[in-house]
Amino acid sequence: MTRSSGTEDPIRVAVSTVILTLRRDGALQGPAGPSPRIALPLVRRTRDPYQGSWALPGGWLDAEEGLTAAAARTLGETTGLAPSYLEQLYAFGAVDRSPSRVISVIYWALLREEEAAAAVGSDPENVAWFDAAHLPELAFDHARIIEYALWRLRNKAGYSRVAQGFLPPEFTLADLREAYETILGRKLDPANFRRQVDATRTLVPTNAFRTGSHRPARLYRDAADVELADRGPLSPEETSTAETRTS
Amino acid sequence: MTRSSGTEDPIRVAVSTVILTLRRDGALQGPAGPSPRIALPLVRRTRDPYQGSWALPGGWLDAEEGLTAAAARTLGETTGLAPSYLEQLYAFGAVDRSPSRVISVIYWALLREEEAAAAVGSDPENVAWFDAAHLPELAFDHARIIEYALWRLRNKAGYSRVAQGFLPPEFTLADLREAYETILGRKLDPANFRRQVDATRTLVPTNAFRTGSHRPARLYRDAADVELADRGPLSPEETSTAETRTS
DNA sequence: CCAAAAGTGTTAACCCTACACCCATGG
DNA sequence: CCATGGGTGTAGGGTTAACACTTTTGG
Repeated sequence: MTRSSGTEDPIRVAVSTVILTLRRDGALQGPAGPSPRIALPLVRRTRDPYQGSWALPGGWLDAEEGLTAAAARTLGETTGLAPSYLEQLYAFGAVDRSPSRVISVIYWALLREEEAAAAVGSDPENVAWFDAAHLPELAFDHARIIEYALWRLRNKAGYSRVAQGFLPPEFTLADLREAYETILGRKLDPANFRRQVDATRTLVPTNAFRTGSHRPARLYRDAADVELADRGPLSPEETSTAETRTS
Repeated sequence: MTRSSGTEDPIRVAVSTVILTLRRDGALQGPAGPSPRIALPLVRRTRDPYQGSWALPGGWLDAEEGLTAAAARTLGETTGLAPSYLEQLYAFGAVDRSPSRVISVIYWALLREEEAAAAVGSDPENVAWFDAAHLPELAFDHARIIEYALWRLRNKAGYSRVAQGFLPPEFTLADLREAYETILGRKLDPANFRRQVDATRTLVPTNAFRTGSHRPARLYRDAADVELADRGPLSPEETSTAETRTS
């Protein structure tokens, strides 16, 4: 087996994150509507290559920083928030994906709806939120990356509780159903949805109700001791959920 | 957003592969048996760190080489074979996983049973095949990586046709069932298995039969136009199946 | 009282599983 | 003819999807 020493490699490692949340207001680029839409923040590139284009938030991996920590750091710099869910998506490393040789380890994250609406990162000038269905021209292969992140979200929503990553700690079943409907792109039967979620035993009912329109709806909280979904082969320091649950 | 220039980074990128196949002979380290077992090749490290320990086959990423190409290259160097299935597993990048800073992009691959039995790589001296259930002490975090690869295999066997990656182009339903049983670790009902696989419409029956014991069993071929499983967000040059189907 | 969302009940279709049974071959 | 794996049939249980129905609020 031949191994080059590696010391002369000009290969650099970047970490970027597809940050997803739900938005129902019209404060994002693209057509507004009454039902929520999947939204994500992009940063405008201030240097070549692709100067002026929109790109995923990210940065170079620091020498003394783990991959997940780098994703969480750039996420905080961009939005000022900690995610409710964070998982590695894929490592992209085609030779021609950038003028210089860059390996991009991509993460995807979910933010709670309300927090995201008020969030301000460290450089709000060059950050804007876009409707995931109406994205602008993107730098590098980021358009394909976002497509894959959305596919992963849809897929994982089918067999896990990831959709709760979009919701505040207390929510109604209608909130949760609406999140699923937005992700999956189709309406769900309220009666069957209710039965399916409480068959999983992962929601605990509270004694509070949301009032204001028609019959009040009971608020639920997620069972704190259960992960929203399998996040992959995490190292010990990554398995704690406490850090990602605090804002 | 702060971005270091990255040019002073001592971070290096390695690509390794968890190569899996089925073996029924006793020619591998660990207890032999009549039913096949999952086997994988490991290489003995000839230098520090972990000199003398067993490790996953791999090497440094070349500057002008894509990630998938690097995985296929080291796979060929180790076994002399092209895989029937190759997919990225995960990028491992904890700071303390190696004395120097190394990002390891791990792939997992399936080899056909018969091909693997006769395979000889470019350095057979330092390569040995092990029963996946009885592995030796491994270098770095490779034990955990292999665990995750086996989990991914079991998982993917539940909803895709990956198990066919273990089989030659023509096989009986009993062959296929046995592969699934080995992966999943439990017996499957032959009658129900038959119905489930031909409900997927991905197997084409041939007019040949395998004789030699009891009633002859019909040989099947896989529908060539269907991928064994979703391999992720592949770039155009990676989507061709031709290269991975030839030995 | 009416509209509309919250929540419960019911039923038919579907799928999965277990297992009985017949078929074809080697010994 | 017998043992054994190949292959087919079928009945029961569980899950899903569709939709009728009752409950509770705001207006």
